[in-house]
Amino acid sequence: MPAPRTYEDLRSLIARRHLELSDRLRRIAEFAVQHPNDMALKTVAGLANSIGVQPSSIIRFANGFGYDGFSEMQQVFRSRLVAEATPSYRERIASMHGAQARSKGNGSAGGEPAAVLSQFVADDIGALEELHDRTGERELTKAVALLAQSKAIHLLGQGRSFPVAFYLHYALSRLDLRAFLVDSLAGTAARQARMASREDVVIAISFKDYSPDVVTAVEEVVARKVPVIAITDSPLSPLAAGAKVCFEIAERRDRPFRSLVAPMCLAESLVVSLGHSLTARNS
Amino acid sequence: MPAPRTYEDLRSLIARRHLELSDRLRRIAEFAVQHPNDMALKTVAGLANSIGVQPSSIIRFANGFGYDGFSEMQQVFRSRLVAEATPSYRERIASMHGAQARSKGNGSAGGEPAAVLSQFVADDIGALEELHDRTGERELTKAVALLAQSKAIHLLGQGRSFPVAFYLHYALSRLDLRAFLVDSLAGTAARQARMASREDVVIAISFKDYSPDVVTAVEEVVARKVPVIAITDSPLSPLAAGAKVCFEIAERRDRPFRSLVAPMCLAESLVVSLGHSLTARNS
DNA sequence: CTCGTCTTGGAATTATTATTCTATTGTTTT
DNA sequence: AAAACAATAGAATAATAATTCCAAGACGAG
Repeated sequence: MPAPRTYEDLRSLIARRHLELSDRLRRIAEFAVQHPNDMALKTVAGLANSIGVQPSSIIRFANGFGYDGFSEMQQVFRSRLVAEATPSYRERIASMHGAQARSKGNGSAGGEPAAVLSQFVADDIGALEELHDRTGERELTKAVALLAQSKAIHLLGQGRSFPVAFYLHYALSRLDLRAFLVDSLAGTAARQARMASREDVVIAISFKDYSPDVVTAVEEVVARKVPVIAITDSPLSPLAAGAKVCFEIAERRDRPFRSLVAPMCLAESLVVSLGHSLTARNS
Repeated sequence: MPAPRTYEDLRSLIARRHLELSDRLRRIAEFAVQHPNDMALKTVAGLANSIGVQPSSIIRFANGFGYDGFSEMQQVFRSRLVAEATPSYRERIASMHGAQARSKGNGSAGGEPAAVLSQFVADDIGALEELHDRTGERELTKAVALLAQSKAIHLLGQGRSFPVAFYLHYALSRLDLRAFLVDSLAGTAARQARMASREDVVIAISFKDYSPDVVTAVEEVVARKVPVIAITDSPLSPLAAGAKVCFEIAERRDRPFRSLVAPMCLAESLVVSLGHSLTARNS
């Protein structure tokens, strides 16, 4: 009988066998299902102390469930802590297109276009979930409040990020807000950004490697105390430094290709929230 | 200066000081904010290996932020893991999926910014799933083949769809393909589209109400037998009529607000598939 | 160019932690 | 009641991991 490799499996195996376990092992079993966090992080000695058994008993427990040693079993408890929010989507999608399975190994999408699409859909769903998890209400509320009371909104984004800036400009204009798109068409971004006053707001979007134009422009407006809302990929980003609000959109480590889906979704949400906030004020 | 005791504090301290850090320490700082899970669970040697620095540098990093040693700092990262595993976190995730279910009923997002974001995330996930389900392998393969053998690619999209067109232009250019963005800056779209020849491909993106400029331009190039790939919302769309390939991105009836997430995801998939196809051909 | 300062690499050392082993205890069987 | 068996405690040992230390390298200032 092979040792369980996932937390769920281990948990149910413990549940199934805990009756036939000896006294000490049962105490460990009960503790394990009740305090999986401790099982994941504490040392053998620490656990032995908490449970009230000898360290060797814990080793025997691990051996009893098929593991080479405690450390091996602990990995299973640790995997629970870092478990991806929803492997369900990935699996569901993988099962639909068999080609998907192949691409899992090398980390990059395989050759078939349908497999590529499956991969992107799955990754983008993951990115959206991460956006949801990691974006605090505080930032959203603050950003909307800033935007609502601003005299004008300047959109700053170049290269890959430009579509987001453009979208925001388009949508904000349709809300009858004064929105300016810094497109670097006529002159540099820095020069255009000089239009922004302290009563305005600048929304800057940039991911690494950060567009130097955008970074420079942000530094300039921050120096003039113009409020900045940053949409970027890390709190270490040069945009984050002087920003009043910083939205962080984590990129998935295993994917070389960066998706615009999450930033777009955030942009849409901001626009609609702002719309609600303005409507509420006018009524 | 006391060392931060919570993950949030540590993270913001790292963000604040990362500029003044030395080369190696900054690399560690970047890794730390990007891979907090690894920081929580791996060993010094393992991290050193992942980051590409010496173990001693990691100790110095911990000392630099006021900790007695690495282990003490690691506790802070671990505290974050157990915080996320608390029931409330899982409830938040569950509530999001609940929001998706609810949205089918009333269709409009609530007032709070966080609720709006949840709504958008849920709806966009739904849109991506629908994209995945409704997009056939045939269309994808045909589109990629068309693009691969084209002499040039013209991107056509205005208003809300322009970000998608721009993105495609940006990404295709980076593949060293001849990509032309019909931006209507100098002259009408129709005039610019006249550049397209029968050996080119036009990718037209438009959703209702269909931008007249784009519709006209598409009709013109179709009449000249230029192959068109349409990304639109209905097979009845004016873009679909003469298109060689038509990607249909369904609108959710009950949702007043249109999201760009699904078209963006499709665009990204097309670009990457095309990239693969070109690489395969060159080898 | 040279000195002084700060940073880094890497082996040596110390510490912590897991694991093993054996004596002991308790329990059941005859 | 004694023998056999199973389970456990606890010290001893092996392993893994963290930390220290010093030499070498990089960078600036004078």
